[in-house]
Amino acid sequence: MSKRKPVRVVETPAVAERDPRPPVEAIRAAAFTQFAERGYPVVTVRDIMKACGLTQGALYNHFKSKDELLHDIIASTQGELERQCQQAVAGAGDDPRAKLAAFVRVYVVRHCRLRVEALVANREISWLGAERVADIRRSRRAIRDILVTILNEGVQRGVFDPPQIDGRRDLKAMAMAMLDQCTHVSMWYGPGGAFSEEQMAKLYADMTLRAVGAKPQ
Amino acid sequence: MSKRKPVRVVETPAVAERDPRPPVEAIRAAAFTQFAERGYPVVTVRDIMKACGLTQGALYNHFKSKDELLHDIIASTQGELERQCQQAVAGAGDDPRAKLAAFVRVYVVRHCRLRVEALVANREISWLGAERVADIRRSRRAIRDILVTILNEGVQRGVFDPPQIDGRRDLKAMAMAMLDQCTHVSMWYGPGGAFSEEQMAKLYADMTLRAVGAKPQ
DNA sequence: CGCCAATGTGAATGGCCGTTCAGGGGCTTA
DNA sequence: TAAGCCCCTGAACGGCCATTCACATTGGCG
Repeated sequence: MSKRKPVRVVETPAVAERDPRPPVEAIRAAAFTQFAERGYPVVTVRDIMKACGLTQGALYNHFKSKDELLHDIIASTQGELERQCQQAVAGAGDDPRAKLAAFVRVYVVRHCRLRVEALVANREISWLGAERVADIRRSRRAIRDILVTILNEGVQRGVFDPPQIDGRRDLKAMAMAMLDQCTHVSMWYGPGGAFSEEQMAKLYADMTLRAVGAKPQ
Repeated sequence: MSKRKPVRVVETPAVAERDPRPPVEAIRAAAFTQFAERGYPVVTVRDIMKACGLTQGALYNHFKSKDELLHDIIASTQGELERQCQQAVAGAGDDPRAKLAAFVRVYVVRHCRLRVEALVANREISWLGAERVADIRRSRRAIRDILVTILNEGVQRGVFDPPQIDGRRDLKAMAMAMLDQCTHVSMWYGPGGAFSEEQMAKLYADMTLRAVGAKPQ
């Protein structure tokens, strides 16, 4: 016996039936779910193509490599996340409390609703080649900096009073903590839970505002 | 050209020089760092054994399979985490606020100090076979339930006042949020940051107590 | 010294990998 | 009808995989 790939035994490459969408989209979609369910390194090009009713070779009419396919997928959802966060903050008026709440609300709703996308974008980056991974990390840093800026404003204006440890603060660490929390809803939230997506968003916004010591509005 | 494994190009299987420790430990240690740096599915048995100065075949004198090796590694750190959490809570007296603070403190310090262990235990579970993965998840659920219990006690005794959304609470979701936050320090914390491990632990304990609306002690 | 068990070696086994490519079909345009 | 293009197929190609196995090597013990 020599079998390989006993890894993640729940294999269901799906039988395939030619996807009606234009092939690029079909491939993207199939790859998305496969990566989400089983992880980039163990999903084979053959798996992906079978799942949308094509054969291995056809992939290379649409993407240069398996690596490019992954980057294409991650970059598009990451870009949209960044845009949504900026928009939410820009449209929330001037009060840092409102900005923070808007940011968290959008971020959490998105991570509940688009669980699969978020999961792939967060779990599979490390398989990308060096230049591609740098591209994604830049976007993440940008999002974190939005948060840090809001926190700073709030402290400056006296509407936030975040914890001080030994007389000092670390707003960057706090921003990371919040993002970790909000990002990973996508790992366990499901429609079976007690709260809807919007309720989750409210809960997280509430917890976050409390954590930074937001004064009542 | 057919090259495989362009994935995570930073390959450094390490040149090897027979590890002085007893072989089982040497293997465990080598596997640990390899898994942490490059991820279970792309690390080969040859890589691991080369890293401790042995050859492929020798692995099977100590472990039944690559899968068993991973489980051995993860289970031992997960078990220790569970024990530490229980101990911290048990030794914190009767007040839910003290229990919660103790829990978070231990959890965060551990995840800062043993970053690599935490990282592997959290990132690589999904590669385990079904029975083995269930074992680990049970332990995680146990840890979550410790938290839920503390939260419940605190609410019952009126020392916590967690957010209500549309008149209802979801303590399980809150516990998950806190764990996500504390767990993922291990993904970015480094000794270069502004805060020490203990300061991080205090910061996180503070944020958590605020989030659950703990009344001043 | 001779024996035995534990432990290590490295070739062999059967198999899957990403990628390429020669050879089609089936459109649209002329 | 013929040409040209887009897209797909499926058989290579060269290579690495986990695991097994016949065969050393080692060191403790009688």
